[in-house]
Amino acid sequence: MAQKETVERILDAAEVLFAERGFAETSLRTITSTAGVNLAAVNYHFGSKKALIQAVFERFLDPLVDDISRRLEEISQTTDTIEVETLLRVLSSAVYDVHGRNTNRATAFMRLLGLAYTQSQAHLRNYISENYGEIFQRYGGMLKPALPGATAEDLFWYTHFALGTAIFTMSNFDALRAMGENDTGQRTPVNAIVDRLTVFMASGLKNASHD
Amino acid sequence: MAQKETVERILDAAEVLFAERGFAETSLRTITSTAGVNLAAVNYHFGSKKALIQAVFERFLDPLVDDISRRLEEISQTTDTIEVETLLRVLSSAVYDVHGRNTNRATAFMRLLGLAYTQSQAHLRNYISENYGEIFQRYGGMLKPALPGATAEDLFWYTHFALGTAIFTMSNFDALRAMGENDTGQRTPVNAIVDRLTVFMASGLKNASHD
DNA sequence: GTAAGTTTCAAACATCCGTTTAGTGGTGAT
DNA sequence: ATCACCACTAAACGGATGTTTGAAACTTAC
Repeated sequence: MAQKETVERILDAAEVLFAERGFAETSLRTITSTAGVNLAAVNYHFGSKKALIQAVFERFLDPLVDDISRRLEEISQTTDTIEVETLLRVLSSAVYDVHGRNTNRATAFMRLLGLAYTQSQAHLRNYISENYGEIFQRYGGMLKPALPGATAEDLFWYTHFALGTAIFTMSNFDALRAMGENDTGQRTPVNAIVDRLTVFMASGLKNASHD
Repeated sequence: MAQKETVERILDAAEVLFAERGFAETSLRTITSTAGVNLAAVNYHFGSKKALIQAVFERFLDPLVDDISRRLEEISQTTDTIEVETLLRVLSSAVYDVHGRNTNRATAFMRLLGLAYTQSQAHLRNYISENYGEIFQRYGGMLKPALPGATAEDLFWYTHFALGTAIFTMSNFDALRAMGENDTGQRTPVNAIVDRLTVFMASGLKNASHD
C-alpha cells in the first residue's frame, strides 16, 4: 500500500486531536474523517475508544520509557553521587531524543500526559500506573540519595510539585509561548524554556533536604 | 420558599460535578437531577451550558479576587520591600479566607481552575482573562521588585512555573493526598502541604534573580 | 378576583455519540 | 477454483446530549 497503514493514520490523527481538545471532546467521527479512514475502522482495529486512547499512549510511552531506562542504567554505573539536575536532565533529554526532532509531537505528548491526570479517565490512569509504575519507582529510588535529609513524605510531595510544574508547563507549552512573545515578536527557543524549567524544579526540590 | 433558590441549587450541583468529572463529561441532566430541579431550568436561568460554566466561575472568583485585591492594597501601604513568600501567602490566605472553612469547596475550586486551563474551553479562558486579567497583572507588577535582576522573560516563565505547580497540586489534591498516606494511615494535614508548596515555589522563583 | 408576569414542568426536538452489523473486495494457500 | 481469512465500508442501532416548546402552577399587583 502506497499510503500509511490505517492503524497508524488513526493513531496520528487521534494523537493530535486528543491533545488539542481532550478525550471526551474528540469524537471518533472527527478522528476517522481527519485520518481519511472509515468510521468503523477504530472499533475494528482497536475494539473501542478507550482502547484507542491507551494505544495512543502506548505508542508514545514505550520508546520514551526505554530511553529513560537506558539512561538511568548508564548513570548509576558511571557515577556514585547523582545530582538532582542530572536526574532531571535524564527526562528532558529522553523526550528530546525520542520526539525532539518534531516539536509538535513532543508538546502534543505533554498535553496528553496532562490530560491523563486531569480528565476523568480512570482506565487510563490504571493502565499507566500498571505498565509504567516500575520505572517511576526506580526514578524515585535514585532521587532519594540525591536529596539527603528529606523524609519520605518530603520526597513524595516535592516530587509531585516538580511533576506538576513540568506537566503544566509542557502541556500548555504553545499557549504560554505565544503569550510570552517578546517585543520583537520572537518566541523563546524551546531549549531556553526547558533550561529555566530545570533550574526551577531543581532549586525547588533541593529545599526538601534542608529542614 | 423554604429551600434554596433554583439558581443556587444548580450552581452548587454544577460546581461539584464539574470539578469531579470535567465539563464535557457532566451532562445537564446529571446536574439538574442532582440539584433536584427541572432539566429546562438551566437554559431558562442561564441560557446555555457555557453560560452556566461561566456562572460557576464567577460565583467563585469574584469574592476571591476582592480578597486578594484588599490584601495587596494593605501590603503595598505598610511595607516597602515585599518578600516573595509574602506575595505567595497572599494567595493561599485568600483561598483560605474565602472558602477555607469548607475544604471540599476550596479543592473543588482548584480543580476547576485546573480544568479551565486544560480542557478546551476557549470561551472560559477568554472570560477569565477579560474579567480577571487586571488583578493578575497587578500581582505580577508587585512580584517584579521582589525578584531583582530577573528579566521580564524570566519573570514570565517562572511565574507560570509556580502557577503550574500550584494548580496541578491543588487540582489533584485529593488524589495526591490519598496516594501519600503514610504508614499509620494518617493523611498529611492541608496546612503542611500548603507550607511545602509555598517553600517549593518561593525557592524556585528566587532562582530567577541570580543569573 | 382577575390579569400580568415569573417560574416550573413534562415532553418532544434535532443532533451527535460509540458501537454493531452485514456485506464487499482482495489476498494467499490448498 | 475454492476456500478461509483479513481489511474495509455503508448503513443502521440504541442511547445520550443540549436545547426548545407550550402549557401548567405560582406569585405579585391592582
